[in-house]
Formats: sequence, C-alpha cells, structure tokens
Amino acid sequence: MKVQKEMVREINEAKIIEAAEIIFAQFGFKGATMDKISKQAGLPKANIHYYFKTKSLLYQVVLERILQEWMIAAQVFDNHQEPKIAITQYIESKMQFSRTRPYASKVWANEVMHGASVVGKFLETTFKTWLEARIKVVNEWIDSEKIYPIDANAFFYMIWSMTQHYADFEKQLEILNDGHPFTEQEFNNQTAQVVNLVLTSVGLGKK
Amino acid sequence: MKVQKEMVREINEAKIIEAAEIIFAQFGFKGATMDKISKQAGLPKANIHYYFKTKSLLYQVVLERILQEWMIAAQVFDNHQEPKIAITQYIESKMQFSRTRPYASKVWANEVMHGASVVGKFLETTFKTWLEARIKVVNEWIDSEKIYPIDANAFFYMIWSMTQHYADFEKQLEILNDGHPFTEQEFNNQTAQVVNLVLTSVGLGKK
DNA sequence: GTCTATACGTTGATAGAC
DNA sequence: GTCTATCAACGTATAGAC
Repeated sequence: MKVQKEMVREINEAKIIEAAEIIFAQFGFKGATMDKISKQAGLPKANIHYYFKTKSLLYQVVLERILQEWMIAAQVFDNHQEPKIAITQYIESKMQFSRTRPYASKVWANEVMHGASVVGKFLETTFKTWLEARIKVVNEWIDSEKIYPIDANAFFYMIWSMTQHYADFEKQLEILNDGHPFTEQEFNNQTAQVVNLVLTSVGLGKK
Repeated sequence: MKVQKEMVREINEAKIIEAAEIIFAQFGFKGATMDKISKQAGLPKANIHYYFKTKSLLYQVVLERILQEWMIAAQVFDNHQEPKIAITQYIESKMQFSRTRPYASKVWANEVMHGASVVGKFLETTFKTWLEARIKVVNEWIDSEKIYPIDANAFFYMIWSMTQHYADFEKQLEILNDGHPFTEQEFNNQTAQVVNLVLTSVGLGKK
C-alpha cells in the first residue's frame, strides 16, 4: 500500500509541476494563480497546497527542473572536439529546446528579467563555472586558428539570445509569419540559418 | 492659469509613465502595483488613478511610448543604401536602445512573452509592413550580390534577439561579468562583436 | 488638482469533514 | 490522500473632504 501512495504522490507532483510551468510562463510569477495552476493540472486547488506548501516553493521546483534540463542540453557542446561539429550540435540542441520546451524558456526569461532572485545563485556558481570552461575551449580554437578571433563570451551570449528568441518571442514570430506558428520545416530552416550565420561568422562557413 | 494646469498635467503624466515603465519592467503587469508605481513617481496613489483611470490604461500608454521609440530607432536602417553602413548603424542603434532604455525593452519582452494581447495589432500592421519593406531591401542586396544569400526574415530576428538580449538578460550578463554591469567600454566592445558577427556572416567582414 | 479613508474583489493559504 | 468552506491579506478603484 505504501508503494501505491508514493506513486500517487509522484504522479500528482509531476502533473502539478508541468501545469505550473505552463501557467508561470504565460502569466509570470505574480500573474499565475494557484487556481489557474490547479485547473491546468486537473486537481482541486487545495491539493496543490498539499503537495507544495507555498506558491514560491512550487516556483522554485519548476525552476530547478528547468536548470537540470539546461545542463543536459549544455553537455552536447562537449560531444566533439571539432569546432564545426560542436557548435552546430550545440545550436541545434538549443533550438530543439526552444521548440519542444517553450514554456521552460519563458519561465527562465521571466525569472532573469525580474532580477534572477531565485536562480541568481545557480548563475554565479554552476553556470559560471560551466561557461568559463567552454570559453577556454573556444579560445583554444582561436589560438590554433581553427576559428576567427572573437570574444568568446559574446559568442555564447549570441548563441543563447538567438536560439532562445524562438521560444520567448514565439508569439511575435508567429504574427510576422503571416499569423501561423512555424511548421516543422520552417523551424528547421530557421535552425539552419542560425547555424549558418554563426559558422560563417567564425570562418567555418560552407565553402 | 489654464496653461499652468495643463503643464502640471503634462509633467505629472510624464513622471507617472516613466515610473510605470520601471515598475512594469521589474515586476510584470500583474506584479506591478499602483502603490509601487506611485512611490516610484513620488506621488500619492490616488493621483495615479486621477491621471490614468485604470492600471490597464496606464500600461497601454507605456507601451505606446515604447512603440514610438522603436519606430524611430528603426528609421536608422534607411539612412544609407550601402549595406555595410545600414546594417552597422542599425545594430548600433538597437544596442544603444538596450543600453539606455533597458526597462522599455523588458516591458516589451514581457508583453510579447505573455501573448502580445496589447501590441498584437501593432505587430500585425505597422510593424509587419515595416519589416516587409526592409526585407525587400535585403533581398535586393542579395540579388545584386552585395551580401551572401540569407533568409532575410531570420536575419532580422537574429539582430533583434542579439541586441535586445543585452537589455532583457542584463542581470544574467552582469552575474557572468564577475558580478558587475558592463562598463561603457565593455558594452562598446560587445556592440562591436555583434556588428562584426553579423557583417562577417553576410560577407561584409573586415578584410 | 491633491490626498485620506474605504469599499470591494481577488488570491494565497488553512481548517476540518470525508 | 481528497476536497469544500472559509479566512486574512492585499490590491484596484473610488468617494469625498480639502
């Protein structure tokens, strides 16, 4: 019996976290209400409070899940030594994240825009450490003249901004795309454009 | 006497709009309270309601001001026929906007991320028209082989995302920049990096 | 035009029956 | 573990004195 109860808990917590991510993404932290989240999750409001004591705590848990996924996507950068492959796969992985997890990206953007008071610590520690190591790699590519000399920090900022733009500004892109969201093909084309722009800019373009 | 009253109105409205922009940027629409705005403006809360009947109306006015400024910044693109100069100046102008008006950029990002329910109409009309005309210009550059063939839409999306990133993700960049905001010099360097990345990617790089 | 006091709605959180 | 009823806090908006 105990096992079954634990399973109920796991299932419900997962349901709630997923629902919360959607609502936080659409309305921001303040704009999201426990009532909206409960309806999105298909559970009574009181149950949300039963599983997550407070709204702030639920928000933190949602962010933690996003951080984990980000770190996993980040690992792709280390899969290959060859700059062209590493950069291509990293961009494609980030674009895929924007495509499949737009809500996660928006929650993140919201959190950072409003001061990063919850994820600030993570940025200062784990994230900064990750970035510094990758910057070393990029600088080695520059030293061995595999790519053009660039500011490695700016290089990453630009990849992040371009790829996340497709999630965070989804609605704007949809409107400019004659009112309909990108098809799979259109999105793949946009991905190719980002890859091409970045590769060309560091001297790894096609011809 | 009537003139003086009108001046009082103008001055106070300006004060309130400016304050509201800051608060909306920092807390989002829901998170912003009339109380916070009034304190930021240095006026009693009731006066905010006297000048702007509702919070929604104030929000709309704040967004309208931002739209106006955007269109002005957009004009820079038409100042020169030569692609290298036009692109460079457009990027620099957008970066300057991010630098001097980060709150405006954040309010915009927030609005679009949460569904663009207020600025949607503007995007569908004025903005889309502006973009289509500029895309024609870029495609002419491609046809006359002045720049590499690229997807003109994606080209603009990338410029917007990279430049706005410096406003919207200010806090993240600050943390990664050893905890302090970009100095004037550092920001100018980032601007140069963006310009260089874009120019190089379309075949207008230095050498 | 300014400001205090307040009405009214919404929302986060809990109590307590099942 | 589920759910209804309810409370307390907060926030928008207004009334009405100055």
